[in-house]
Amino acid sequence: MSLPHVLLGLLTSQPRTGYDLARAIRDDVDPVWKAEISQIYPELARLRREGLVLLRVLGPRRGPHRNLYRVTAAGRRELRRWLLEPPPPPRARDDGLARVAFLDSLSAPERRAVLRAYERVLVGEIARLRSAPPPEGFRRDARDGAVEKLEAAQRWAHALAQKPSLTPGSEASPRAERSPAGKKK
Amino acid sequence: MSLPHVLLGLLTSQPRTGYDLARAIRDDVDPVWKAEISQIYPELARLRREGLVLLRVLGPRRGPHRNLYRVTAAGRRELRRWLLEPPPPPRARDDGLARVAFLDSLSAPERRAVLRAYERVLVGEIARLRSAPPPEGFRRDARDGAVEKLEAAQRWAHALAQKPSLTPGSEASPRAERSPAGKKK
DNA sequence: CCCGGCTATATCAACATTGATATAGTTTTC
DNA sequence: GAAAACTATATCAATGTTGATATAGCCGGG
Repeated sequence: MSLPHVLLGLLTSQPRTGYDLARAIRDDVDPVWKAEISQIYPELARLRREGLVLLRVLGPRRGPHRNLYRVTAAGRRELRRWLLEPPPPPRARDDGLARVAFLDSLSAPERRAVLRAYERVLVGEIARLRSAPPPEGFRRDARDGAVEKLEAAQRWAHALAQKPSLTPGSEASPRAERSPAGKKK
Repeated sequence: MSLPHVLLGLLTSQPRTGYDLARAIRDDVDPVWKAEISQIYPELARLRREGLVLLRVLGPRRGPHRNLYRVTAAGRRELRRWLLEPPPPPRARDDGLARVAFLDSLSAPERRAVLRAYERVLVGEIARLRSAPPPEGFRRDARDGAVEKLEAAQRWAHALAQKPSLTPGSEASPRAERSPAGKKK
């Protein structure tokens, strides 16, 4: 998981409160990583225990008290270490794509409906990311990368929906699968 | 989460044991969804409690006893319901892409190194998926969709690494960010 | 002046996911 | 024939993640 490093990264450009961090993630980093505010507070406490961030409590000037966090030198070092470390492969977790794997059980028109629904969701997501004010610097590049992935999926879904096997009339033939429950080999 | 439906989907084509399901996920569904065996056993128990799968215990013919699961009619209905339901947008969780969002803190050559590392991971993952025996039917299509996404990311990373801003000598200028900790509005 | 919405912190339960460990018979390999 | 790898079930602790809830002051509009 990358949450601690995302927080360190955001705090590197400027000190922020937990609430600010939540907003920054929602507005700028959301396409590549997201987190609920309820995950952020305990994570900040942990980073503090490990000496990667410092906390300064601002007196109740406006509203309730505010906890302003800033990165320490150790925090910067840790961020750097993480950046230069080879990333794990992106985790495959796509509900729409997962549905495609089981289209066998549906009729041809239903299959097309599923693909169209997936495509629609992707189009919506792409529009959402594009319409939001673009982040600055590399955050913007990261967002663009995420959009590229979504667009690739969208084009792919669109193309698959046109394939003859999805056209009414062509039911899939029973599949010959390998390694069933009672295997001989 | 889609794990229960992935299990129902796999059981729809044929009855399987928990172990078989783990293997089928690893071999066939892995690019779109994955799960550890330790997550599968309790999930099967839950599906059984809900009447979506049936369990038949096979006597210790060979090795220890084996629990063979099969879908019920209710299970098939539930799978169908899930398939036709519009999917949530794919969750953005890509460690490599997340790193890109924080390249500001690095020098130009280091930035290129990060992008190249990301690209390398993607190339490896694509090769892994391609070299494995392709699944049958729509599982194969799903895998291809996943590959498309990876390839898009790879092309994007490759292109970004060539951009002039990544070329030695051009440091990013300080960014003007919106909504810092102490905001005026 | 009250209401709704925003800033702000914090905790909780629930669920999802991973990785380690235990057990034990079978099959394959050297 | 012993060791290694595979089949098979199961549980556990730890961690990651989500969604709900509580508190409370501030700000703007009606």
